[in-house]
Amino acid sequence: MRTKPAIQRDLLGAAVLQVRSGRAVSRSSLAAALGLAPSTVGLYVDQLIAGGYIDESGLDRGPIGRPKRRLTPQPGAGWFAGVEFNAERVQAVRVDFAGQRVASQVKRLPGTADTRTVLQAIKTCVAALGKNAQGPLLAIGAGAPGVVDPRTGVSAEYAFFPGWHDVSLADVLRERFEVAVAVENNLRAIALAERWFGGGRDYDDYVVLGPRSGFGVAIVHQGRLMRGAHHAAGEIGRWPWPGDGSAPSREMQDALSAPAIWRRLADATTRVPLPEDLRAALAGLASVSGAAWDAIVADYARVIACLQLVLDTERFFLHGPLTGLGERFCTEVERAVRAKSPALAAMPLKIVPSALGDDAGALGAASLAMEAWVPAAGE
Amino acid sequence: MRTKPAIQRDLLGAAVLQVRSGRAVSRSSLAAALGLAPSTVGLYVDQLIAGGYIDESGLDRGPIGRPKRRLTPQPGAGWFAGVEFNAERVQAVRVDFAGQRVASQVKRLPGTADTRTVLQAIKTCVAALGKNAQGPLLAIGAGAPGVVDPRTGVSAEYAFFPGWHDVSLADVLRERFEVAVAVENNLRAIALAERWFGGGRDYDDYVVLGPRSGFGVAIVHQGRLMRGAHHAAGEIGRWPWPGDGSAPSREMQDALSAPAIWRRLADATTRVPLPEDLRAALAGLASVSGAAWDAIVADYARVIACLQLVLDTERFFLHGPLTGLGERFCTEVERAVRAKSPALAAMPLKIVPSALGDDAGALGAASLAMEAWVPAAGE
DNA sequence: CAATATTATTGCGCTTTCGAATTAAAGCAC
DNA sequence: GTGCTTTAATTCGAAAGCGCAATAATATTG
Repeated sequence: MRTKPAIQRDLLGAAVLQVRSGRAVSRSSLAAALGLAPSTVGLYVDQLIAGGYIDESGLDRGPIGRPKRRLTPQPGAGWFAGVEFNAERVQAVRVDFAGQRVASQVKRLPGTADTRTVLQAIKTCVAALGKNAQGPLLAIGAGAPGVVDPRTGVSAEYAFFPGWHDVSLADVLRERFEVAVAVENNLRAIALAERWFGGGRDYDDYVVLGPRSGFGVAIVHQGRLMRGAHHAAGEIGRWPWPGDGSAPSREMQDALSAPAIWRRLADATTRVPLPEDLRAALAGLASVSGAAWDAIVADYARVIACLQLVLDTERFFLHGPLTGLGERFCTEVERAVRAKSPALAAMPLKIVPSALGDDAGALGAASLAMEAWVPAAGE
Repeated sequence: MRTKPAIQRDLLGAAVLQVRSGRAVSRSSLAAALGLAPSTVGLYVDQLIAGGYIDESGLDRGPIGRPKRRLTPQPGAGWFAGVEFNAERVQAVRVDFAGQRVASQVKRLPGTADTRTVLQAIKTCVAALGKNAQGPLLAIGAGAPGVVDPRTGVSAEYAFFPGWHDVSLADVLRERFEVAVAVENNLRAIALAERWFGGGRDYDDYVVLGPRSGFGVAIVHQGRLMRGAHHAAGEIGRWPWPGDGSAPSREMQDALSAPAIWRRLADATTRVPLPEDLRAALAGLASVSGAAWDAIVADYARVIACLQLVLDTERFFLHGPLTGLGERFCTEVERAVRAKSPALAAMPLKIVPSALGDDAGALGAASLAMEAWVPAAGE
């Protein structure tokens, strides 16, 4: 039993984060991850075990030397809520203290939804997550479309809901649930989800491609989200895009957003307007090809090439409806980039469809919550 | 006289940096800048004064309250060398301990220069800087073209010099001068120069535009250089660029590098090949205009719009020969961006020609040196 | 001119963190 | 088994940094 208690709450939080992420497995690796002396970490671990946040769970034998005493978070120490929404639906997930997704909620929004309705739906979803939860709600993360200021928790603008203007999502949720609340842009939340739950775990530099109704990207650089000076980094859907001859000048998302892609594929195959559920059919179809397909691949290659040359990232994760196009699409785009851009031919370049599903945004919001929480002070 | 000596060398170095940059004027503002307690900073300042690195130089009266005791670096405590080169010349500057540029050296390189010659020229320049210098040489910064790994100090590739391949510039200089050496890419060094000596002082997010023989940008995000996963961020000169009808597909720098711009302007005015020194004439000419000029402005606007949408920065600094085109060019590009991109019309966007001259690269290298140095661990 | 307000700096005891030595828990060689 | 090597964790004295109270230097106000 050691005598001196350490009470730096934020470092305690950081320690839990490392243990939960699996990056730190034992006291020694935790010390390395946090950049603290092993003796100091020992004190912190004592605190966390005494607080019921983490526990020792057996030994990890290496090839030689004393085995590590494995540290694992206590799943029942509390839970985190992640909630995310767009024009169509609110989606929420519950994540236990060990970082496992254990429950979820979806609520469709009527076309007539206004600000009040949406906020109500968000609160309802979060509250519903608490059913049968182990331990208390510790923090809430929220993802919102458009420009979001994570410092103030304000979502600036969302055209789909009347009256949605500088909505202080953080205040609303904090008032209702009385826990810490973190707010972030939708797509950036997905980038965090990738980091906690997906393939981003292994990379410090990656980019999430988010072709949906528009086209944005989220950039992770040196393990941190890149937000830009006005929280508007990654809005490449608005890139000037060469017209197709008939139309004069367009924006990139007019040609490469998800609806635009479905349209281009449908035009090429049937010349008939594309019904909503043809998406699934097309997406499953491994044999889509032809000029339209090639043009789409070339267009995506152009965008990726530009991004790669500016950002020099390690990996692209494709998110959203277009993941339905499968590995093949990513591979072909990759190849097209190399072919088109000699400068990139020699560079490692990898584009992969995200392994996360439709609730990636909510998972990312939950990651925000996990990162926002710090253990209560005191013994 | 205080009792406890503080001996965190890197913090001492950070303190000097703050004082030198002018961001910290007194003990109290230094405490705020470093995030340390005022009492702790007092100890560090005592150390630095005792070491002869900084001094008190009078009082700074505010509107009310006890005046600050102004801290200033001792110019004679030592000096820093910054050296930078390209295919044509080696350029070096000496910066005194207070951060003032006090001497410089230029050495033209023969067309036949190989790796050995260049390294020799670099060493000669740095050595020559030491003439009549006050105090000892404390550190060297070096800027090199192409991909540079600042961690190892290796410059990967430079086509203009035979045999230039993975040259360990840091080792070469460290061996010769026996001081700390920091190496960085040319253009990124310029971005640092902007931060220390130019307009970048007031911004944490900015982009340096470097149209020279190619076209690169250096990105500063949250006060730090963004290098990318393979030290290759910002190589936008290789962006795919729509061909002009005759030629098929090109790279952006084929149309927007400095030589390309001179060519386009010359073609438009005289239809005669442009002699080397027409540059100056053209550059001085405030009345250049016409279709070629407009096309150039539109092309630059396109590039800036793309960059701004990805990076969401605060300010663009135009460097290199094209600064000769003057404020007017920047203003027109700015206007064209707003006109072309509705998404950016509402955003603050500012493009300015750099106030730094031709030795910006060397100054930036000197900044590297200043940042690399830490005080000796005194008694 | 004294009293008060405001801001800067210093003194001092206390807490956190470190560092080096020590103890612990394994595998391996003999 | 008994040492030897290797890696992990703990102990404990020392040091770094903090918080807070005290002191200092200025302007303002009555």
